[in-house]
Amino acid sequence: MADELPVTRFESEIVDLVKKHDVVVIIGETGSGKTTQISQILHRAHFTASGMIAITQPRRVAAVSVARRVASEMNVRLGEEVGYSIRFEDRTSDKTQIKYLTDGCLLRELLSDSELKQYSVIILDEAHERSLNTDVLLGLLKRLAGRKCPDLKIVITSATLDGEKFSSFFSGCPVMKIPGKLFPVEVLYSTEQPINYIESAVQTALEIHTQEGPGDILLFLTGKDEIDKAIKKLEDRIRLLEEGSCMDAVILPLHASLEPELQVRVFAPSPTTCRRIIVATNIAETSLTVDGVVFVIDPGVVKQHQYSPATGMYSLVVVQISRVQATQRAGRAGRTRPGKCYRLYTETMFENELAAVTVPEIQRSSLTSAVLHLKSLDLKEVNVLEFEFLDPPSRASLEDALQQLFIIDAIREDGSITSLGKRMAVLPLEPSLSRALLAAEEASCLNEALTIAAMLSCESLFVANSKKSSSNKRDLEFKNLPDGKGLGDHIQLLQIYEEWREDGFRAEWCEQHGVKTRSMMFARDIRKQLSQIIQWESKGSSRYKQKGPDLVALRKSLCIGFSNRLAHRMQRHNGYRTLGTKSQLVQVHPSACSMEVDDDGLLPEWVVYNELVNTGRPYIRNVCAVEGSWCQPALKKLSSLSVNKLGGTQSNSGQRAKQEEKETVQTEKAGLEKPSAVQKEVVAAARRPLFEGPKNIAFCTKAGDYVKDMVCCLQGLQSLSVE
DNA sequence: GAGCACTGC
Repeated sequence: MADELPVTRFESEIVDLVKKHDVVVIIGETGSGKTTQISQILHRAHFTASGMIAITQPRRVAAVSVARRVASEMNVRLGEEVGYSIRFEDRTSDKTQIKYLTDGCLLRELLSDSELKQYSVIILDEAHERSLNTDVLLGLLKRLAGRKCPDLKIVITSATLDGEKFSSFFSGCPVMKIPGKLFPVEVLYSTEQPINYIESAVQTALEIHTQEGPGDILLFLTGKDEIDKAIKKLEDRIRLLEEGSCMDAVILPLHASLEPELQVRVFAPSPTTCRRIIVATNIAETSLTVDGVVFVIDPGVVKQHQYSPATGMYSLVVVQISRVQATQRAGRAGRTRPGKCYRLYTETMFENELAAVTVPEIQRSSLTSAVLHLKSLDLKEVNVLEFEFLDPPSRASLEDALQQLFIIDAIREDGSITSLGKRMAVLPLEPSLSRALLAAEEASCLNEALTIAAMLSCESLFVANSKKSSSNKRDLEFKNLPDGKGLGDHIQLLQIYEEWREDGFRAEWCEQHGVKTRSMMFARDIRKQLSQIIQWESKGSSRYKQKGPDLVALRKSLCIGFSNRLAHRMQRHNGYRTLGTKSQLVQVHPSACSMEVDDDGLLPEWVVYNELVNTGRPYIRNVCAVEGSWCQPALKKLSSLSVNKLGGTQSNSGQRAKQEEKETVQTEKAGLEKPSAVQKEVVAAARRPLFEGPKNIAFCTKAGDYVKDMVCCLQGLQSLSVE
């Protein structure tokens, strides 16, 4: 079977190239067999004599399934000659020669073995996906290649024709191209830009269903909401079709937040008697492959997470896909036989308006973790601001990361890493959370803080209610859950975990309480891993309280991680350009001080709320973001004050923003150039004299876009007034 | 009444 793969025809060429060069780029289209074969080819050429071959994958499932396949092709037991290593699971042994691992795992290994001495070859697979981890690895491997580690060979594999870019990054290394095994896909463009792409997509699906021959349909949308909406439309209209006029249809949703049992339905063999219409998010673009798809409908949009170093916040925005993504989507129609791809945009738009490639993740993310990682590697002669990235992030983004790290005591003013920073880098957590753990260790409440950190690391704890009518039922379920004693979300998370633990970690407990079993199990694994790491690091000297948790100490510890970040924001908004010390912050902002050192150990959101209640006006100056359950009362209180014209009630403005987003989704870009209706109102309100003294407002997150809008606007105002 | 793409340590 392996002989049929295109890559095997190039065996001797690949071996020659890798022997002659330190770095080789291999471009292999889908179906070329590069992921399973290149490791075996290099193994046969005895590269494993001097060390293991590592192949990185962006995803866990891929690392596991590919390792399994290679082991069976080589007729060895998994975990012996061929193994894999992912978080929570290391299936390698002394015998292992070929090791598949996630890119994040290899990055972790670099922390303890900075020259990767145990490997002879590193293969960075799927480099075109440009995950944050892959990009950091690319930069680090460039430093290792050649001079520093003369025996280490590096192979970069990618699916797009972006070989020249990789090659010039690695000082002109050779590029080899291997053909793929995709069937031709006919691409059809819209003649005009649809006003509503969901409606247009549903129409197209119906036309295919009633007019085309057999073959499943894959429709890309941006999120769960849209998917549910489209499915309802499709179901309604297919029901209206005349009985027997066409084949039956099964409509299936596919997105990451779907219960695994429902996700599996998409991978069951396609029934011959009816057509499947799969309505999916981007998950079907790379992560999951659905067999049997012959028709792809591509509205050309995707929901993207992007970080703004100016506001220090992430937003989810709907953006146009790139031409690379469009090609990838089309390719999904040609895996089993020739297919068709319907693009719901014009050819002119494809040529002229779509970006050639997707903005790499490294330019859309907070770099705090990545920079801390680089700092902890102790690379001499390296200034992070000048670190060589394939696509360098903006200077603002790097400076933001450095400032955040300084604020949480991870680096000094000269940029060197502190001993605290070194310990934080080893923890697989967002640095501010690592900082909170170390503070908790100091305050003898590590046990509880570990639980909170683990609970914060798993997404969507609560079971989603599918129907609106069940919301009452959901409320009942929530009544059985701890409420955090009015001390905030973090304490509530701790209490939930504690109750589950006391109950013996049972799945039934989760089901009874409306909590996702999978998330709780995940939290348990993370907690175990964190506690192992932090105790190795502190050489087993961590202290535990024998009695119940000291909640005040615990919340204070969390503040050291989180509220410093808050103070940092305020500092920046007050126009401090240089890195300040904490005593300066105290002068800038009394609340920043009280948040950090207050004996009550109050959480920031509580501080905000308290100030509102006690003083009747926000004492907090300038913009800041507050996380937690107190944001709702705080927001209400604030809107009952003089700020009540801030775009009406929260839900109204939210709806308005949504509506506007719908209308302008194809063209509107995020940012300040085109303020939304909400933004305009906020700007107007902020211009009205509210309080004496500097014009300033404190705000709370968890109210989503609304607050982001405000922060963006006030940012804009601030810079105006500076001029 | 939040949460809302996808990964990963």
